[in-house]
Amino acid sequence: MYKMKTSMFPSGTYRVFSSRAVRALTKLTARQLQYWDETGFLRPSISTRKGRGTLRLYSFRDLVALKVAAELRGTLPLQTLRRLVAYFQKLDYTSPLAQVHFWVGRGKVYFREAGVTREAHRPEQSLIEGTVQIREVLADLSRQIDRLDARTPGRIERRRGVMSGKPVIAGTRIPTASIWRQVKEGLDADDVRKGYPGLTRKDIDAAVAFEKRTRASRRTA
DNA sequence: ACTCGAAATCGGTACGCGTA
DNA sequence: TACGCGTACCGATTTCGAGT
Repeated sequence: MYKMKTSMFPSGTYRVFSSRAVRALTKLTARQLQYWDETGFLRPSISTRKGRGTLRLYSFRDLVALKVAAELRGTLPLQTLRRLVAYFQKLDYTSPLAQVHFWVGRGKVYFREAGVTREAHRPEQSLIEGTVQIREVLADLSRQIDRLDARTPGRIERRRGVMSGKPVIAGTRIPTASIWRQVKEGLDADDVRKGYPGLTRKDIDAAVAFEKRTRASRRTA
């Protein structure tokens, strides 16, 4: 999972999801994501494939749409979902599955817009049984993402794309080597934490222990 | 201890074939 | 049509050895 800097959002960052993260969060398969992209059903809006080895990057809205599609896909054929998406796109919804709360009754599609329930005129033959609660999907996804993000204090990890893959405190971009350097210069754990308020005592100890271990094994090797 | 470059590895996509 | 599966391929990252 990536965070991208952008000036478009007040918070300064927004989330970008690799296909790996999307798979973890939606339970869709890699082949499904590829097929849905190929056929234009649900495409990654941040970055599409540009040859082998490049990443598909999905926005949060893409993720919500995929999650909704994955849930609907359990009971509906893809063709029906395609028709539904195409129908709402005609109404200028760029990502209907992530934007529209819709349901069907007596052959008519209803949807909610700005808090007002409206009837979609001439809803082709889209027949959706049941409803999709976008708000619940959003809450559910947020919980899952929080769980993925949750830091376990005292854990060291290497992550692709983070500090050139060097060992860092899990969930951060703080290299264990930086902690080690400061401790070697005579700072104690509390001093180090002043520089990194987010870290716990356990993080500092783990980083120091990790560096001691790797440096010792490098010497003996 | 540090730097550099080559090789190995990893995580991902592309593609073709098979199938329900 | 809507994938699953196996294999080839790609680009980024990691590892490792040699040189300084």
